[in-house]
Amino acid sequence: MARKSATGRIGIADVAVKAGVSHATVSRVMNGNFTVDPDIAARVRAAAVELKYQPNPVGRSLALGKTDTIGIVVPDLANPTFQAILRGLSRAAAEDGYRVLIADSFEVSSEEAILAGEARRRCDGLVLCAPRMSDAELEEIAPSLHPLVLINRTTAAAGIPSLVVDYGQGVQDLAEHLVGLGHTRLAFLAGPAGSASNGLRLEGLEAFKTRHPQVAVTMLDGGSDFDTGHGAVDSVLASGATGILAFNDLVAMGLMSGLHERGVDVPGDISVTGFDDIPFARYTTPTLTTAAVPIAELGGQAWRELRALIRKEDHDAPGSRYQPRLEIRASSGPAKAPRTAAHG
Amino acid sequence: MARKSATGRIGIADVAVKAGVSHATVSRVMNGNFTVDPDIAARVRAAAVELKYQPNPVGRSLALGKTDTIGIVVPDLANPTFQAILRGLSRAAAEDGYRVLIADSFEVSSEEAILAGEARRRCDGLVLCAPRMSDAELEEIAPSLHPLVLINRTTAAAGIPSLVVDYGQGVQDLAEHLVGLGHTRLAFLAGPAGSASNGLRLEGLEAFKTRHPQVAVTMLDGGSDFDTGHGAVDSVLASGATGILAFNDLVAMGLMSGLHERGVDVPGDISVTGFDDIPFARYTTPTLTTAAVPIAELGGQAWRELRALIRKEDHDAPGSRYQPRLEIRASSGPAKAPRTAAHG
DNA sequence: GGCAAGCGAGAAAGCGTTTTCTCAGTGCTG
DNA sequence: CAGCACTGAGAAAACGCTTTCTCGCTTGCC
Repeated sequence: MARKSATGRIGIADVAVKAGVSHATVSRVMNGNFTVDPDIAARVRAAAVELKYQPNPVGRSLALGKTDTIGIVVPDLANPTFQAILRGLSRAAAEDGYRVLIADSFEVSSEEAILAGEARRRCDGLVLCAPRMSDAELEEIAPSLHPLVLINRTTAAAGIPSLVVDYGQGVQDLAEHLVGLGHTRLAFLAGPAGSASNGLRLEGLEAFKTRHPQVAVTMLDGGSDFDTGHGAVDSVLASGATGILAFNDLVAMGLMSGLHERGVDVPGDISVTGFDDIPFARYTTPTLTTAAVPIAELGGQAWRELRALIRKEDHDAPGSRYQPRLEIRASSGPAKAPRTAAHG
Repeated sequence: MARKSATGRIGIADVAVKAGVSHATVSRVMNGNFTVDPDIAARVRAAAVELKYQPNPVGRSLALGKTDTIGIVVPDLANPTFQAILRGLSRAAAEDGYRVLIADSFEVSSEEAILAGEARRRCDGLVLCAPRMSDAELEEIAPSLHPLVLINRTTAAAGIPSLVVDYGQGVQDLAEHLVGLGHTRLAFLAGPAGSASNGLRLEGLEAFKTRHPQVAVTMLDGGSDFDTGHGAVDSVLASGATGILAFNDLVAMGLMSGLHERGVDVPGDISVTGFDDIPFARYTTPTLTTAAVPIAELGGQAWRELRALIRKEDHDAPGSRYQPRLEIRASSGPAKAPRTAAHG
């Protein structure tokens, strides 16, 4: 009786029949339109409650041209950074009644554009974290993705806010910190080649090198996870550096773990710094010196930018630049006297 | 010209006009229906490419009665366990062309039912992690959420697969491990009161206590995060226990950090165990003895169960029970001789 | 008392697809 | 050569909702 629609679910028509009115009236009541007679409205509401009617969001989306959903594309859901962005975004969006659809590209950059397009079409807007996508491709697809907010990327395409963390500044701050502790041989354990944020770090290090020509900075290949750091122990030791700038906290933790296994003391023999200040960074042994990025806040800001775009507030798509804050903990310490001196 | 629909986006109608056919034919071509003349099909495809036509998923969903999207409700997106489930689920679902909509209840259990309902209506199925929801409420709403898969909960409602980790067994294994090392005074740093998985652990401990009446097991109030563990140092020390079973790895890490600050040696003075084997557990100092839960696999299995339900394969909604695997690392060691003995 | 204004609710037209139904046209067969 | 089966494409209905349009009824004023 109640279930007459083809899908087997209660529809607006069922409520209309039960209340003895047209579906138009039911719709009006459900949407708080006050041009409905209070008696009828009450009858409709009673019928809706009795039938446990819940409007079908798909029909609603089609009629309204909006889904109350936003999408986010991340390269790796296992990465704490993206988890935190997702969390901040989800929380902020939820407060405004929006839901979040996730698309994990699993580091397959060729998938990113397709995923982004698909996600965008299902949603009212998109947050894109695509560190590996080429600038050209990004610029090409960006307009079709509008409303769009970029994380840690910028593009020449117009009207696209970018939220970028100033990794260049952060890595310089960390390097200065190490130099201030007397280190003269540094090594940078790089992130994935082609990653935008790795590029920013490299630029920062170039600036640092011109400012401190006397400091040797070795570049080591790396990645973005534990295992990268753990596997880099040999090359780190071979470099002879006493201060190691790891790509991020994960790499730093992996490295510290590896150094610990080799009996290398941190920070006695070698100082290690991370990047991001993930929650775990303050619980490692020794606690990790790092550059703190207000990452959950970044997720929240991404939502606010996106919301402005969705609401078509003229807002000039300013975007924001986040300055990392140096977080000095126990993994960095004074440089050890050079080995030769210790020898004698 | 191309953009004539009200939304400003290219629709099937635009392609139809461009190709000089009806929308029905365009739809047929786009869906690979072979009853279309190859010449016309080619013309349609050319038009679609030229206009960059992409079908509107909302219209498609309405017509097909499916969204190719599933939802997941989690109590706390900041918890590595749920992150891992989400990741496993997302990856498995993506392989079958499904997307994941997330709903974070932020530990507000009164929201869980509403969130679950909303998410469900937008999706083809739902994975529900709602450890705090009452059995009664769960049983009441479960039928309306079908297809539904439960994580770490069971319900009397029919046809609902449950994926549960055997926390009771896991905690017993850990306790046995500590007893085997000579510990006779244990303490359990409990999780959130009312949490289903905490209940399972408590049941396991009861079983353990009846089997080992000579072992003292102190119950301490707790929570599920770092700060809980860190803040529990006093009560842990006051308990006089030498073997601490933390609710999960996060709590264990917080506790170890707090003990370290107090100069208490782990495992020399006190042994600490966690639960879950989150990726960080093998990088703490000392590395953490824990019970490993194949959590990402659980996400994948959740998808397979849900898929079977969506496809209406008769599958008897078996669900699965996951046995944690004891992961002995460095945070647990032989019990110290009683303090009195050391005194003399 | 008759007419205009106003209000409230039903009818119907979308929203963008898919899919069934229908029918024109072609090519066989008898 | 006529009729029939069959193929292939357009017309139209359906999915479930919102919203405009329209119209009947009531009310108020002259």
